[in-house]
Amino acid sequence: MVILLSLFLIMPHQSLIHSIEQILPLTPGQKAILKEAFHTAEVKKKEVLLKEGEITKYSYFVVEGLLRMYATDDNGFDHNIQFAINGWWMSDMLSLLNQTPASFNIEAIEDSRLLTISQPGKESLLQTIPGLNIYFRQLSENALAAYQQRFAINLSLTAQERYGKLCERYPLLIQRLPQKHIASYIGVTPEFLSKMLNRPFNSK
Amino acid sequence: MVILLSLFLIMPHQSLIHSIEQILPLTPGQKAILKEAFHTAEVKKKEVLLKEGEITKYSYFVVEGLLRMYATDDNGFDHNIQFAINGWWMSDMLSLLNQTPASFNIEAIEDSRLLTISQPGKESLLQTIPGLNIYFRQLSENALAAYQQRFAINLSLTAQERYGKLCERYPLLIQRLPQKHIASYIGVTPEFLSKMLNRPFNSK
DNA sequence: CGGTCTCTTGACGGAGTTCAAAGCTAGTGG
DNA sequence: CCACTAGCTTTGAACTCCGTCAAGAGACCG
Repeated sequence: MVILLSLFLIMPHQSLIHSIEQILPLTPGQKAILKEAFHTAEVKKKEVLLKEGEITKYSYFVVEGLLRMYATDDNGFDHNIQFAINGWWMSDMLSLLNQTPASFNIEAIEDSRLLTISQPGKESLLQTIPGLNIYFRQLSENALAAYQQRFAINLSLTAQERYGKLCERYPLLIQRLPQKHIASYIGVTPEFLSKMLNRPFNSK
Repeated sequence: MVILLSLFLIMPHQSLIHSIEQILPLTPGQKAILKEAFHTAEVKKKEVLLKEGEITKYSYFVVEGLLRMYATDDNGFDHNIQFAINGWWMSDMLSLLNQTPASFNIEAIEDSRLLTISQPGKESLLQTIPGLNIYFRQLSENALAAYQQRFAINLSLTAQERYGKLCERYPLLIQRLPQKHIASYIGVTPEFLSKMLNRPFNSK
């Protein structure tokens, strides 16, 4: 794992190729095409990749680091929709697919190393390597499964239980997130999360 | 539209083929394969298609009617995750993909006419007609976009505003749903939704 | 009709919010 | 390496949205 990670630092595309090869084999020629289709990007902490209202140009694949996507409400408060760490994809799907103004912002929580591809770039890539439809299909299906589960959790459970589930499912992620971002993700205020975690007889 | 619907009543597969052909053309041979791969099913109101704990066998495509998928909490209360009307797909994705026990129930709200396909059936269909990967990829991507939007709504807005958004987006669906199912979908109790809708100076 | 399911209405309670202030931590520049 | 600032976390008190429980009124079947 450590060897793999250090390899990605030198050749970031390896991270993506590794992710794809979990699902379908790639020929050397296809790998070369992939390396051309994706551009690398390095972003600093707090750097903004997408602003609400812009048309989404790129899909982002996280090689290393941590991103968040969030909506801003009428009172100026953030609501985290999703996080993305190593090996995860991130995009405002509605804006990307329909080329409409984004309803979300995407921001780096840590210094991050990314691969980016434009929507036209992705479409022509899918024509060149049709097998990638399988990869992206499975990617979306898995994401869909996760969203369904998260909806069930958000509708059924209390804030305390939602926090517990999040710790269970993504223990490593929790450690890297400031508390206020966890609060926003599970749908409570930072103040309430703080009280919740510090209250006596806290079962979790 | 009326002509199309009555056609589907006689030949339910046409509904699915119509849905697929929005995205990619099909040869007569491929249409024949599709007709064999999917089985028709008719279910009565209140009939249960999937019970929590079972391994999901089928994906469902709604030709006509109305389904709901819901989770049941520890206190025995339902929480609607999703509805599906004509032309929509429905499945517990996690259970389907991993062949693990379902966390959701699927039930018909109205008498419905469905097409069903098993997971192995779907996989072999995708091998026979690889172009269908494009259809299912786009299907999942669109569903993902909708889930992201819904999460933003649920995290940012009050019950009143969530109800408003739902009416805006799916006005036809609202009319066919009992109020208690709308309440469960937007994450409030039926009692509260009733009070909300009947309170004076109600802007919506 | 008669029973079951759905919607309504009210009083009360509690989970989570708001606002404000103070302590703490971490990054930043001199 | 220390001082300063800005942002994060904590804590408290008042408040609100929404849930719970309970009882009654419709509405929809058989």
